[in-house]
Amino acid sequence: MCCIKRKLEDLQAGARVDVDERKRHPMDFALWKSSKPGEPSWESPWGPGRPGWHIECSAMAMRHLGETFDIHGGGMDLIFPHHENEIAQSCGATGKEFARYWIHNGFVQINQEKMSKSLGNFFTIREIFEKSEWPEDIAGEMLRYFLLATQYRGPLDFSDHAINEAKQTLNGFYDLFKRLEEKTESATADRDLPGVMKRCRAAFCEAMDDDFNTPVALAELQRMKSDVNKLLSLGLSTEARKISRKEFRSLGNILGLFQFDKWEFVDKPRPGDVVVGLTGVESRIMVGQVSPEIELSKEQIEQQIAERLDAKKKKNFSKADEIRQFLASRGIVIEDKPDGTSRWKR
RNA sequence: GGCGCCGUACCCAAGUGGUUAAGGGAGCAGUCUGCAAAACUGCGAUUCGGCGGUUCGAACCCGCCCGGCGCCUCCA
Repeated sequence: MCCIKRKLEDLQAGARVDVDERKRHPMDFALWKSSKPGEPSWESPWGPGRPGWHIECSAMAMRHLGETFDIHGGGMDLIFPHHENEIAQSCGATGKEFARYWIHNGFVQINQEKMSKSLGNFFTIREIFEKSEWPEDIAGEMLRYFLLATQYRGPLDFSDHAINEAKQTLNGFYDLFKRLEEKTESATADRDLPGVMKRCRAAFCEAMDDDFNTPVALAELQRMKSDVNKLLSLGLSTEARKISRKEFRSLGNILGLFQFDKWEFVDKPRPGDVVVGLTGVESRIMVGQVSPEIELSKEQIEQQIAERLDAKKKKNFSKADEIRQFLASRGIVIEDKPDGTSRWKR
């Protein structure tokens, strides 16, 4: 009982499962798990059975990573007994150090309770994608952002509300990325861009080097978003815009973010109108929620926008507003650009 | 009974001994706009679950307490 701060006599044998009478000591752990009728098994000197779960992990790690490897992760509920036992049997077998670093994450919680297979209160990523009204790649990025917004050691409460907040924040980035792809003639703030990017990269790396402090790393990306927005309003050349978009893509790639050219909601329309929340905890109210039968195609949207621009040119603002309202009712938001044209999003 | 994690603004969340307690979301006000949207600017915790203590100084260290979560050797 050396790896964690627990005394043998303080442990309650049989707290969770009955003590097997075949054990020499009640605190012994199972290297070989005897099989119940119908379970897969192999013959062994100890009877039919299979390797215990600790052995599975040691064997897999050694097969693929070697006798000693750098980082072993896992939920903090596995510190004892699982990781303790992995260390005991692995070091016992090889006489060498097993894992150099252990990274234990806090729980994903649902309703303030650990999300776990045995409690049955879990969803797979696939289920999340299936229930989300957003296309899979967007839902994936939302989920990723949500997970990264908390330091890995702490607990994390899964809720539709939290996922939607992540979407809102990401919107700010993708709104900027969209603007960075537009052509321009001004370049007045170009010379300030390298400094902004350099500062962000340094701060981002510093945060990540500090035990993967992803919330701080994200905050730095947000600072860069804000800074670039300011430079953009002063004037950035097309080239400078490309460079800055590339920097967002490069830093974001470390976290699996910002890899899409833009939020693309039209190519893969999803049935909206789903009011069943994923968690059952909160009702789901989302921006751009539309039922499939009134969902517009990209062509229809662009047609409407052309008509609205035409109305605007003729100073027929009531018609223009009518069209904007119509699109809004279909979950489409219009943004007018300074040059008189419009961009849109869901 | 033992061991561990968490409790910071309306919500999410950094900070863990010393400048004005990061950042995001929501909200409010202003600039811009035909009006919007986006963006930008400003506002928002004299205070960090509670009470004591240590210290020149504590959200951060120590003690006790309250609340939530987890682990204690065949769930994987």
